[in-house]
Amino acid sequence: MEEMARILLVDDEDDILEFLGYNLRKAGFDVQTARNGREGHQVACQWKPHLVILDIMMPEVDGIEACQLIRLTPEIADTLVVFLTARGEDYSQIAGFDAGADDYIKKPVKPNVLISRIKALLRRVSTPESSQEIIQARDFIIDKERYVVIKDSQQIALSKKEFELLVFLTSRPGKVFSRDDIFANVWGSDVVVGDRTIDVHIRKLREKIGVENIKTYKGIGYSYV
Amino acid sequence: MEEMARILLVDDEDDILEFLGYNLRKAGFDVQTARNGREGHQVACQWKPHLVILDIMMPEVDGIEACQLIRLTPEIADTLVVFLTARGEDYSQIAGFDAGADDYIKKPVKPNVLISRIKALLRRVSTPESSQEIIQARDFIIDKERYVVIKDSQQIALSKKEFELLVFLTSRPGKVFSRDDIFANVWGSDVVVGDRTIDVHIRKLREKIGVENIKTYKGIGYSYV
DNA sequence: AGCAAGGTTAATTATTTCTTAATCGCTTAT
DNA sequence: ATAAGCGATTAAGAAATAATTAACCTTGCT
Repeated sequence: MEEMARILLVDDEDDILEFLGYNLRKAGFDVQTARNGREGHQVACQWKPHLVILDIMMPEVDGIEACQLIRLTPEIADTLVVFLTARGEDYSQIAGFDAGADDYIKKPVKPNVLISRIKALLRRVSTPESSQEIIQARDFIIDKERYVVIKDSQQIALSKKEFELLVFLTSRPGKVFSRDDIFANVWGSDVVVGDRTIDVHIRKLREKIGVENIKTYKGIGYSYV
Repeated sequence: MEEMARILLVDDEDDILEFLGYNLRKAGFDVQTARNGREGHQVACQWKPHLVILDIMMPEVDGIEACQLIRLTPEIADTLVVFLTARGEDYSQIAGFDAGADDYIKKPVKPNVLISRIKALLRRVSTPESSQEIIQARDFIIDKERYVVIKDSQQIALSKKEFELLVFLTSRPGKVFSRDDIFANVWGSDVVVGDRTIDVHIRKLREKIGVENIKTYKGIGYSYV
């Protein structure tokens, strides 16, 4: 299953939010919205979108400032940024690229144009490392090829299930995965095993990689911290 | 058992009507047909299909006009519309989306392609707000994905019920929810718990996110400010 | 066949969260 | 001023859920 790209749409006009949001979702993107630059930056920090669409003209914190904010926040500094510019805002092109934009699109926006530009941008970034065999988590290196995890330059041997479980949990650090999520992705939808099975694997994993790395949310699920 | 989706198929060629009709029915859809745009619109008003498949080229009223008709009729304006376009009708893509199409499919149509596209469309509509994973309240970010609330860039850990309660209250800031509303939405209609239970949860919530954010309306209910 | 490793289950214990009940305090109507 | 009504608070018990442990299956390998 391929993860769909997350796109954060930041504009102060509801019409545009709705219109573009609808079309982007229809194109298969996971869309989140915000109404000004500050909100946008906050959500971006939290949600880690692959791409942010910023209207230039916005109250409070405008698009260019928002872009600068993003570039100054290490965790999300390399997020793709696309500017939306009103007709005639010529300066925006220059200022936008100065601020670190990856593309800019003139209003009125045609959905299919927007979408193809976005896809092009995403493609450009995602191609080189599509066969991600080595994953870097906070203080691990996860080597899918060798089924090995390295922590503090120490190799940790994991069994298959333990390894897959870790890979899954680290796929989105912080996200809380329900037991169902875990079953569906680590075991497969057709397999039926008891609830305790996950507990036991979680326990073994914790034993090997350190308890503090996996957090329990009672009644909800587990997350990799 | 889930209600099967109603699909209205509009085309002037009997072959296609029969071929697609057969395949759609086999896929479990409830299918009705019409032979031109006018008929299609009439049947749509009457039968309220979930989705309409429109051939672009038709006598009398063509597909694009039919789509516009549908969009102009309030009762069925949000029906999903899929266009069928002959090979080489390139303009149809643009014109179709302008007319408010949700998807378009090129002829010759492969049944399995058509069906998977249709299912994708229907699925998207039936999951209204599942993708809204991050909620912005006045000074919070509520992250459903991580079951975490952030206030002043501080993470606040909430239990399951507390979290659900907060999500519910913030779903409409300012609105006063009665205890019944709250029970129905946070607990579920079948669960029976005492009145004090809500008080206690409200109290805990206030303790964590700040008393000032939840206001009591004696005899009426609570609201998120 | 016998062994080892990984995976699963079941039984027990531990922990957290939810609910209840008892009591207190504030507001309002008589 | 007083009682009635309603919510707040508190602590304790119940229920839900997870952690732990050990035993039990498989499977693959020698």
